[in-house]
Amino acid sequence: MNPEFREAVYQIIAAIPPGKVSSYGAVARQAGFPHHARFVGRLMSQLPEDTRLPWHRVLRSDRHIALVGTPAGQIQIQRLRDENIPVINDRVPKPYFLVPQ
DNA sequence: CCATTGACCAGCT
DNA sequence: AAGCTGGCCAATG
Repeated sequence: MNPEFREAVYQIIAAIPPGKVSSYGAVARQAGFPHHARFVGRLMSQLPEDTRLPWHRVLRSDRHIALVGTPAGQIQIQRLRDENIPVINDRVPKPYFLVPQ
């Protein structure tokens, strides 16, 4: 991937405040690379386990958490709840989104 | 080079 | 609300 894209994405995600969430598409758009939502996901899948990036605050545009039913998905739910973001049926309620979807 | 594969998305039914 | 469809586009084999 283009390093510019990668850096921009990291920057945007790092800027999502605790208690709020965003989506892959929104992150891609804000990074200046529309149509690249899938690559935001690709980058997430390649993050080291000890990354400091709040990747758990990035959801799908339909408000579902990523990777439902996988270990990473469970971790994501746990981390969201740890910062008082409710997860109901693998979803986060609309008001918690930083940017309107 | 062609086909398949995604931590995806918007529009339609 | 939930499922389908077509679009997206770099990486992978």
